[in-house]
Amino acid sequence: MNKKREEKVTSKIFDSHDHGICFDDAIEQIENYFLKKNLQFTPLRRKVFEILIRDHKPLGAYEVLEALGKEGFSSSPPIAYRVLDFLIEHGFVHKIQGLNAFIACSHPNHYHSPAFVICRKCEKVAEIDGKKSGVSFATANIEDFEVEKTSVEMTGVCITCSSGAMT
Amino acid sequence: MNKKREEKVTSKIFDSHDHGICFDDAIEQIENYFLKKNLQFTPLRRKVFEILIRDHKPLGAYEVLEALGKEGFSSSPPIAYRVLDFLIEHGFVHKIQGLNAFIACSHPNHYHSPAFVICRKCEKVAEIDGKKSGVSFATANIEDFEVEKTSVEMTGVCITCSSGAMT
DNA sequence: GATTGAGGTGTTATGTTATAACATGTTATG
DNA sequence: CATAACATGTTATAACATAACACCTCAATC
Repeated sequence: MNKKREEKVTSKIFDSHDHGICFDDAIEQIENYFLKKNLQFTPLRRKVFEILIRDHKPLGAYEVLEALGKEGFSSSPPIAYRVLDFLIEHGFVHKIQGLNAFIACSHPNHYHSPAFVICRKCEKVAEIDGKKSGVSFATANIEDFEVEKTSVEMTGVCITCSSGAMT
Repeated sequence: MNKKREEKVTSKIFDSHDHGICFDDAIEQIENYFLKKNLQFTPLRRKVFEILIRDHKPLGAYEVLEALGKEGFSSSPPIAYRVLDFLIEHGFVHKIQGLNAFIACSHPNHYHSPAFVICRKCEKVAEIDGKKSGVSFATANIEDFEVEKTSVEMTGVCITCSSGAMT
């Protein structure tokens, strides 16, 4: 299925990137958004977002919680779930249903239909734009239903894991 | 549960159907499959499948379990999860991630990429063929990943719920 | 400057979903 | 019969999530 490349544009989804820039950008974007919307970017909210984006991989609520605990915040479950829900509501975090885990959004700042590609070996997750990849077609020929939210998750093996000798 | 309805365009996914026929067909198909594959269609497996298909709506594992208990089977969690996993493996049951629930497959007997349409008001769930509705496109321009499994779920409101006065 | 109300955080307790580990039963076959 | 493979049963616990309530801050209003 792979090997050839050239033609397609955004086809390599697991490309590495400069995460330092990614991190800084993301923080800046969320700050601006909160400012614009008159929302409080409290230390707790900032910390939760940082925890998620610094690793840039999905974390379970209890992992977030543990990290919070280590950094001086309360670590009782509702704390994490509340903040995560809040960040999800505003589009800065997504929930990966198949993993019961949460991940910082890779394309904030614009409405989109995210789709997730999950490597079951290295557990890396890439977020792709559902619209660009055709996922939103799914709604095209449904007449008797109004879609409000879609969840698209693809599980498999990334090229790094499949090209190595690993099984 | 539902009233009689006349219209039937393929794009209307929540159309009612003759569930008696649907039920019998499904049982026959699963029987044939098990026979062909030399698998045991045990009373427990049959019962779990019946429980799911007779209502034709998603049930939580513990709901299945409760039904099992009422019909003389053991009702400890592993029982339900094991049988559900088994039926999922063979394509007769799907898990709806967004509901932590399980539903009998509406299109068994052929490989397919299911997509689910979930009404958040009446909780009805329709299974559509992902390939037909364009969902499989999602994989088209990914080169560095091999997709093994996809999960597509759309949540919203069905026409019955949105046309009625209900909120 | 007290009162009030909204929003945010903290705590306890509990509910819900899922699995690990091990025991027993059943069946086909050498 | 022995045994191996599969199926079911049981206990205990892990992992994920929410309800209900307490308190604190801060800004708006009286």
